Amino acid sequence: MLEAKLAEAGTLKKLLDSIKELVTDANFECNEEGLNLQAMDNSHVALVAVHLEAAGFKRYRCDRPMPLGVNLSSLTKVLKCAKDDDECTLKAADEADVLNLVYEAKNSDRIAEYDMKLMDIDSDTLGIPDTDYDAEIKMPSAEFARIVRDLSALGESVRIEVSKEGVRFASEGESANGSILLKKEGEIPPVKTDKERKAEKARARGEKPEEDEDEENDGDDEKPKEKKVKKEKVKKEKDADEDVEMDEDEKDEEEFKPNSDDEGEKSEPEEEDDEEEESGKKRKKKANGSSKPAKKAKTAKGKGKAKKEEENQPYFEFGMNSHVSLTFSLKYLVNFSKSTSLTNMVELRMSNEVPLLVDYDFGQGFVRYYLAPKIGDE
Amino acid sequence: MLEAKLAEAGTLKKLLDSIKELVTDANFECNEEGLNLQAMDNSHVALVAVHLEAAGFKRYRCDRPMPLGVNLSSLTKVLKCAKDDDECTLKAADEADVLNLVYEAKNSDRIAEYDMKLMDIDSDTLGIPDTDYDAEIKMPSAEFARIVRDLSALGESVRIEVSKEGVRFASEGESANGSILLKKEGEIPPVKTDKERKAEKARARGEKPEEDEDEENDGDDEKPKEKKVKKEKVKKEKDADEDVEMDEDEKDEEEFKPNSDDEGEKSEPEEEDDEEEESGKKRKKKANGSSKPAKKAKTAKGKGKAKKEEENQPYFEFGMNSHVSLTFSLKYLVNFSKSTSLTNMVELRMSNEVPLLVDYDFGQGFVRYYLAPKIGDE
DNA sequence: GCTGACCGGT
DNA sequence: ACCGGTCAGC
Repeated sequence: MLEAKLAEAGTLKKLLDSIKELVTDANFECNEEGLNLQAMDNSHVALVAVHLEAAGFKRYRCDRPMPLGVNLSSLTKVLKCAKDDDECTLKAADEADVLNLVYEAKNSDRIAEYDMKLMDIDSDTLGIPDTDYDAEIKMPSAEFARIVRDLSALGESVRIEVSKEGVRFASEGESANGSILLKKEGEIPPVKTDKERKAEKARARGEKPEEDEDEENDGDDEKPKEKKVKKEKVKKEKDADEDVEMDEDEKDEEEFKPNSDDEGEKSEPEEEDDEEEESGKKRKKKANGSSKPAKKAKTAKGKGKAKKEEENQPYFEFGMNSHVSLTFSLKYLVNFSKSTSLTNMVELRMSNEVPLLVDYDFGQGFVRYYLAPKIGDE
Repeated sequence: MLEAKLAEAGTLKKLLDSIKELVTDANFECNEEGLNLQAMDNSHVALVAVHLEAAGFKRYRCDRPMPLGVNLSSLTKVLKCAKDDDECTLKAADEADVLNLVYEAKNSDRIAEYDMKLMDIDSDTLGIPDTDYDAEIKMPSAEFARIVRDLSALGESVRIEVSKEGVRFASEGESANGSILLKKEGEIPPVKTDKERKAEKARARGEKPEEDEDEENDGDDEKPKEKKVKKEKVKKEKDADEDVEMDEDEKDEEEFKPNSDDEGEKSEPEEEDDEEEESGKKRKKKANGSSKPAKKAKTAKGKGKAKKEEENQPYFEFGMNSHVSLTFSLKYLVNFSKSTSLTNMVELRMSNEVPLLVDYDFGQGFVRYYLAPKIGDE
């Protein structure tokens, strides 16, 4: 059975609001690490992956993995009955066909309880491989929303180009063309390694970065990535690393491949997904450990953290291993940007010919969108 | 070529919002003095005239006059991509078929650039003569907007009547009639002369009225208008005055005549344009003199300036030379009042049988609407 | 049938 | 104040 108590129902409300237009029905996969939802959008063009980590709940218990087939508009309706600051407890018995939601107003005797019918949904749970990207942009989510909204008034598509000058969003329309350049002062560093990403997250979460230094010691600034930095790193790790868990994450990753070179990075998943997405079991520890320094560091990172400062202070941060230029449907990006209310930062990760990852990482989990680039002049 | 940098894109956005419903395509005529747009509304009933003076730009350069044929809804779209406080630079090459707009966020590395297609538009640039009116009402723009909106709920037309009791807006509808009276305390002075208008503008702009007196001396108020009040005052001044600049504004006034007695007022324009638009050289000083007491007083004005105080403090101000009563379509007036966001004051100028002038004068230019009165019971 | 304007709700 | 939905006009 599942019993998960969220401190603020508002979190769930915002989450549902941001994806309900894209997906109408989906399974919430519950396991000891948290809740996960993965689904193609209704027109099967984009993929949405949501994760709420167990640690983000005030109380979390899930005896064994179970899927909860939810109609998102029903859930949205039921959630509207909660105030944003109500505590919200989700409960489902093992073979239940209903999800029980209890809202407890803070400092009050009001308790509302709802039972929402569940449904059976074929979940072709697509594996989403952890891939390395050639470019990444971390920026204020409101800024991203603004850019795609502006450009969507002009045309259907946007070309996102990461080059030495910075990041350019360009769109062509019948009556006007638009181009927005986010200039990067100074050199654009290579993209961060998964490890670095983890460390930052841990820091953002308030964990002690005991080993900041050691990263560097390890020669974290390393040698740089020729191309896809990450991969390289991957390889290395792979060699020296424990490949043990690679299978865990790998199993179903064939469906939606953000990147064609996933074979190599199996080992990585541990870091990235560890914490938030799937297995998380053992991985977790290491992941947290922003500390596992040496090995990871060597490949490519070197920069990110410096500007990391406040997770709450919007800022820009770019990483680039090679020039990237991709074209996407603005309609989807505009839709993705509904997640802006979840967190004030968004991260875009891209490699040529590979689906774009738009990542909204909020404290207790994330919403990630994958969107394949347009090819040619479609 | 044209290159004009506006400190706040918001100014242009508001301007476009206020006229785009009335006019869909129009030429922005650029010359060294600024940008001008003149167009009949789509149903050819009203005339809109917009002016943005060169001095209102942070930087302004226009090598030689050129028309920019703009589709206003395209421009509106493109402007929506600017934040109100972005700096906005308009650029067009000499024979360009695109207008380039660059938005620079203050304090940021974000630069957005748009190219909007231009079109060829037959511009029958109508001359708008500077005319004298028998009545003028300066009032808070929000008040005007409220009045026409309220009355438009009752009927199609409004009769605007300026008499000794003040200004009355009256409308008759099927189920109700409405009448709003703006009472004038004390005598209603004659309308202001152009010169006085100029002076006020200069003052509002913060120019020093060093020469209050001297105005009177030079008889700067020129000779103008024989007819309406202005004339009166005019006459007096006329004698003593220089007629030098009279020609400047007159040139093309045949097309749309708000007033039939334009012949006489040639000299006035100077003041108006002097300071902000064109020459500004000498006129300026005299204009400023809010103090020019003696002479002016005699003819007709004598009042206006007193309440002039803050350009930002809404107030009422009436001027009347003779009783005026005109009927207008409320639909248009409601539409005109979209310009309320540009400035908190609006000025109505009227003479019997002549198109009403609704003038929204904001710091960096103006939007003026001309609407012919309804005749008989149409 | 499509685009634009107006009104109401969040 | 902004966005979405509905209604009217072209």
